[in-house]
Amino acid sequence: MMFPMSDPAFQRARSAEAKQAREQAILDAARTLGAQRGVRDVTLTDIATAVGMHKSALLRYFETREQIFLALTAEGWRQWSADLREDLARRAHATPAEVAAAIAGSLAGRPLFCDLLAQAPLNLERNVSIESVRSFKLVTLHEIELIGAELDRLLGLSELQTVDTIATATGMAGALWQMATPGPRLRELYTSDPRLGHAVVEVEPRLDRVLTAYLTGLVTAPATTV
Amino acid sequence: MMFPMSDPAFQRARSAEAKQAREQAILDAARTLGAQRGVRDVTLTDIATAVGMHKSALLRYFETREQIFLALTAEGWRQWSADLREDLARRAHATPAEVAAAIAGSLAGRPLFCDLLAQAPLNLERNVSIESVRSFKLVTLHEIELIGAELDRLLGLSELQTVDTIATATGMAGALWQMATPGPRLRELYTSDPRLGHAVVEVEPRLDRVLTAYLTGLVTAPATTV
DNA sequence: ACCGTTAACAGAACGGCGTTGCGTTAATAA
DNA sequence: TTATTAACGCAACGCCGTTCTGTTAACGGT
Repeated sequence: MMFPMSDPAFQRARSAEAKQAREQAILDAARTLGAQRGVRDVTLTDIATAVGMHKSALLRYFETREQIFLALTAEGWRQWSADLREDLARRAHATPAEVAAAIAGSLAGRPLFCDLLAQAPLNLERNVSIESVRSFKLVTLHEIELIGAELDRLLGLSELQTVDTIATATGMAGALWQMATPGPRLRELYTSDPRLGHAVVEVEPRLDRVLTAYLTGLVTAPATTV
Repeated sequence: MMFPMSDPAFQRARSAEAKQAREQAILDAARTLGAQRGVRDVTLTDIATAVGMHKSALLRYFETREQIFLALTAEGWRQWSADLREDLARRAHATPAEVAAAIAGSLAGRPLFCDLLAQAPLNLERNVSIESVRSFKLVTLHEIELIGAELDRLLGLSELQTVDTIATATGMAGALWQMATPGPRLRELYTSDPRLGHAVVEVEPRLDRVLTAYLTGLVTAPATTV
């Protein structure tokens, strides 16, 4: 147990450091639970018991349940962006297929982030203060800008094209992850009924195929000016 | 008022026709409310009062709230598919850009369907009986097959490519609609802060651009075999 | 070493959701 | 006219996220 609650010397967090540690403990618990059973099925009480506090105490650190997961989404953007940019920065040149594979692989390797990407505009951003949404949006737009610079360097994409690309990749990753992870109940249904073969979806191959064709189409048929 | 509840001769639906009419009235109310304020913000009580029944009475016609909207989603698939196929069937030949425009336009013109497309795998399919999910999935897979035939005829796509195309188009339409319709509260935020310019999203142009490049990439660079 | 202050916390309460069980009564058939 | 039956309204249930309130752990001043 690395949660500060377990340390009897810190039943209450008064110093700034202890508060920050407890905030991190809440995020850790939410991240673990969200990865295990999906963000949708993680309740405030779940997080509270995992972190060893009462659920009402969590709301002293986050204004709402959704804000906890919105914070994890911002964190996910920063980490995914850093990983992807590091990968892309290593290369002097890259084909559309290679860039597509890098994007698809980095997204598919982060299931919780994919889950959060689908939840964010639908649920998370709608039950949070305006200020939280603003700072969250600033994070994502900043990371999109940074990734876009690499896409411009490697493939010569315009700003609009880079935004389209990243929005498409993240939007599809969220949607595909939801279809690819329907819970054991539905997964059994899909595999038992032969007519439902196409209902079984895997995130990475499809995302890879689509992004490859998309980026290929962008670079071979230079866009109709923007 | 076309709702049978308003007809005092039918306070209770006993005949099969009256039951079917009441079921349609429920779907009509849910469709209207969903289009007005978004599926997410329509409650059972809302539908019940709109249709003039008690909320517990609705559950005699649909097993759960989500099943009402899942039925509307299946209806949306059938109608969208019919419209799109009729549009495509009219043409002897078509460029990728023309097909993309047809798909993007037909989806963007159905905001409720876009909303439902985002909700379906995330919320609707998860609180409904296995049998309901099966019949819903069979509807969507059938419509995908029908649209796929047109895509094959016009662009020579493989079966995998047609499934990819339709899954991408519908997945993106759902995700884009959620980002494009953040409610008046967030829309004001996006337009007031100049740094948030790219947070303002429109469904049809982006979907059109992405599908155009994607289909162009598919037909110009014949896929690496499947 | 004691004590007063303060704010972090647990617990209980609240309103709203989807859902269920039950008593009532409208619609039908005998 | 009456007996039957099932569609319905009502009330209650459990769970959710959130708010309110009293308690007491942690700290600073003496």
